Amino acid sequence: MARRAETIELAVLGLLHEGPMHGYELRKRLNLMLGWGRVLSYGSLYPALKKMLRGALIEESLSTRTPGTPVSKRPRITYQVTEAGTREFERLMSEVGPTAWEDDNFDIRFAFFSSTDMEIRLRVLEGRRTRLQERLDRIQRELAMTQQEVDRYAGELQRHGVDRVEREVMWLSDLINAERNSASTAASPSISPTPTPEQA
Amino acid sequence: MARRAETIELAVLGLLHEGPMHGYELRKRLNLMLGWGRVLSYGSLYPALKKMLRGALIEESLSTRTPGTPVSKRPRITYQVTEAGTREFERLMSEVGPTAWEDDNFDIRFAFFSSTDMEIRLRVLEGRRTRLQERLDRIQRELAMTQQEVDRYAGELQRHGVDRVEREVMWLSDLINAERNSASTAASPSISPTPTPEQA
DNA sequence: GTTAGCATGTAAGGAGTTACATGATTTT
DNA sequence: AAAATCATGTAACTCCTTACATGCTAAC
Repeated sequence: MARRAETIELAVLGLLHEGPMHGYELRKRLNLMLGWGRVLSYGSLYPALKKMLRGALIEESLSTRTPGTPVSKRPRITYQVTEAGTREFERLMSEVGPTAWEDDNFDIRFAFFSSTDMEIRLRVLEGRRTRLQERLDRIQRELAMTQQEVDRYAGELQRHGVDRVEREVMWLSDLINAERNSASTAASPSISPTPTPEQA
Repeated sequence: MARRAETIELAVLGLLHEGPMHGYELRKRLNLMLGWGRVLSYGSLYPALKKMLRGALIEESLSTRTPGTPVSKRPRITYQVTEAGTREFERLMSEVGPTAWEDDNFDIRFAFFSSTDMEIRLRVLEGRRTRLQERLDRIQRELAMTQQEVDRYAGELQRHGVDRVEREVMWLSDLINAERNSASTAASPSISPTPTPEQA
């Protein structure tokens, strides 16, 4: 399955919110954004874009970069979100449930967290944390069941894996606390002059 | 692509080295071993086993668990490695090159490190480390190129990702040092009574 | 007795990578 | 002038997951 079409779609919609972009650029941004390892290929991106065009989530427009030379150069195709696309993006972002906290899905959603309100953010963060916690519990349980002594390297890999997940849980906890704090400080008129959710 | 058939093959061969096993058990062990997230499905495992049977890397034999009731119960199919399978396993394990240090491949190889000699181990560990370092460099470079200020959450995700990779690099460095130390202590007649590479 | 877990498969379909094909533009 | 990178695609192929199908065995 790997990335589940919907994920690319969400990412594209999110990126196009920053402004119109063409395919090549989208690919670069996407790879930088979720490119921990695998890179997104053209054979994956362009068909996805076509599909989104058919679904009217995005529109294309031809742009000639330099106004000096009018015809000869192949125009680049620039994509922009339609209104339907914006609505779809909002719908996907406010989705709370298993699909929101699966590995790849979570990352994308997180990257665009600024576009949702805190309530959703908290729910997704907590859902993700619970998910990981369950993973840890399951592994600990299964490990306890295994009588046989583990191989040195297999054991090391195991430990490292658990470590990584535990670390991610801590990261999430910090983020959850930060959200909660920002909520309480926003309620009381304290330091920050503009308590809008959009501020960097 | 996800897991690249060869990876499952290597994992199966490695596990069967511990002794004969049937499919269900293999799946469980596999999921515990590389189950950080995705689980291996039957639809993936059984076809792979069939393919390995055709390639004569493994053999199947029917086993009735309890000797009391002879016929009626469906016998479980137990797989074991053939000689050709052992050779293939050794060939795959001593492969040094890009395929050895890709994410999934690396994990499997590492889990069975006890079956190779230190020279290979070191080369794979170092290859992996270099790979990750390159990843970090590429990202840092691309990040530096990006003029525009990054979104708060996108930035946080970025940082967390870099952190994770850096941590893995440290982990690898520790392992590399450990290998080197064990090499030098094995050379001088110091503490450990049995300086064989196989000890736990 | 019935639920949960053991055990073995197959078929359909989705998803995306690789490789191919093509050409413009910029940098060296 | 060559090399690199920008830029847009398509087709074949591989791989895997999901869902289906079936039946045994142990525990509650």
